[in-house]
Amino acid sequence: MSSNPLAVREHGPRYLWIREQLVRMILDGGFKGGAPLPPEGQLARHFGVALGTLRKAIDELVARKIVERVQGKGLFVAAYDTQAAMRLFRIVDASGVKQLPNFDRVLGIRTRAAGANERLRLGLARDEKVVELRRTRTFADGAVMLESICLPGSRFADFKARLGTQRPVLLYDFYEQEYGVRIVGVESRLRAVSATADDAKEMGLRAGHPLLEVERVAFELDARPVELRTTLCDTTEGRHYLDVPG
Amino acid sequence: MSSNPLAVREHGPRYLWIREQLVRMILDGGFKGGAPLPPEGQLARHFGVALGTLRKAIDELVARKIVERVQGKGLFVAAYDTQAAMRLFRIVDASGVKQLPNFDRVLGIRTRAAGANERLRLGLARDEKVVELRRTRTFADGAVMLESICLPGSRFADFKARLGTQRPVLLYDFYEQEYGVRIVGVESRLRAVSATADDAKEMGLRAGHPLLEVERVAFELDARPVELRTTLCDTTEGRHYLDVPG
DNA sequence: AAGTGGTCTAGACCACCGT
DNA sequence: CGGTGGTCTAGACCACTTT
Repeated sequence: MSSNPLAVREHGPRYLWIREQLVRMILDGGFKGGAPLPPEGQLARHFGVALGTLRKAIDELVARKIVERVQGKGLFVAAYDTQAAMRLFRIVDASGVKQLPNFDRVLGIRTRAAGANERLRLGLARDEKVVELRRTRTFADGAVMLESICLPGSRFADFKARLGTQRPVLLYDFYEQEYGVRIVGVESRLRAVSATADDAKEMGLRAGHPLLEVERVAFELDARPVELRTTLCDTTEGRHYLDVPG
Repeated sequence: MSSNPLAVREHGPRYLWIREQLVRMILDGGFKGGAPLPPEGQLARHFGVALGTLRKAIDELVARKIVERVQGKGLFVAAYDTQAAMRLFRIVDASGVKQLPNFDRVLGIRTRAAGANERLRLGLARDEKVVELRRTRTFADGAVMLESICLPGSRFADFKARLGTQRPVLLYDFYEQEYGVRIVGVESRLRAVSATADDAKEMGLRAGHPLLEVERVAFELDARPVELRTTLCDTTEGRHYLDVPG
């Protein structure tokens, strides 16, 4: 159905056009993470192109981790399993092993006016508010991270109530389940800072202790920024941030 | 010539086999950065495969930034132009612009026994020595970075004399010209540390100032580590390390 | 056995670059 | 103009998964 093989379309390679159609299909078609997509042959007929062309479009979505191929089974919308989280979370312990820290304690959830940096990074309008969640996370060895998470208030209504008593390790799962927000990419800025008295108290360190500050912006499929997360982490015991450029 | 289309070869897709042949061709064939490769049609005939298969092999090398395609002109071995350097160098100034800091001053070049970390990261034998270059680099705004660069002595003979009075901003160019060593990938570990008295003096800061320490290992085409570089950078004036996962 | 993705072929035509 | 890479086709056969 629909199809319409050689419609008006012009400008640009067909596989790029198909790639965008597929993104919209996933976004608007109610495909959740892990959901199966139609088989390649069917998609090729639907778009009226050869299999090779359709595959080239899929290849790019696979490279972007938006779609997964499983031989003999089919195509699937990529899910936020632990593996994906591992790809975004880059702090590694002394033995070189990535280990997701627990969601330890909520320090506060509040809605407030956005600061200049939050407006910039999240692309907010002048008067838009943000929801801020402050929490601690702990590693297996007991080390504590301090995290502040800012979300655009307009898209995360009723955040405190919906989070309730949940303490999800992967907030991105929560965003998807509760708000239909799929994170597909991040961009991080790293700095070294000194622990303030408050930081130090919360993390069990002395004031002035050097901390790695990771400011991470998370993006949706359509490249809109949806989360600004600032993490403070002690990196003096072998723990470090690992960067392996693609 | 040679060719030998359907030789013993088995196990594994052909395009992977061809990809490895191409890597060896570049490594052993004396192709310098920027050198043109034979056209796709010729390579396809040489390996005895269809154009599409050859292109799939090339696609992977292009993705790894080992080969470049230029429409209408041909294939080229990727060069270390400033753009490639920008991809590896990830420190961004306050305005968000990447700017390569100058090679400011040599603090010392010496050959010495390798420490435990150097042996680990560079995969050195027990008794192998390293050449260490210590230098400062300065940004346009005057900020200073402190850098220690360790190389396996066995592969960088006569380093001090060959460097002479050169002050290349891109050491990787120097490695390629003088030693035929092509860097194609890096892996960085980041920590926050406190400036020692010596660091502080060299960088014009007070002791205890928080510094971002970037420990970067550079790899050759065949994945051998060839350089361990430790950089200390002041990140309190808006300067930061930018990480955009592929 | 039927259905899926993975590899491979042997062409075609287009867009771009140099002479 | 001829040569190059870029796109696209319409098939073929293989490897894997499920029924």
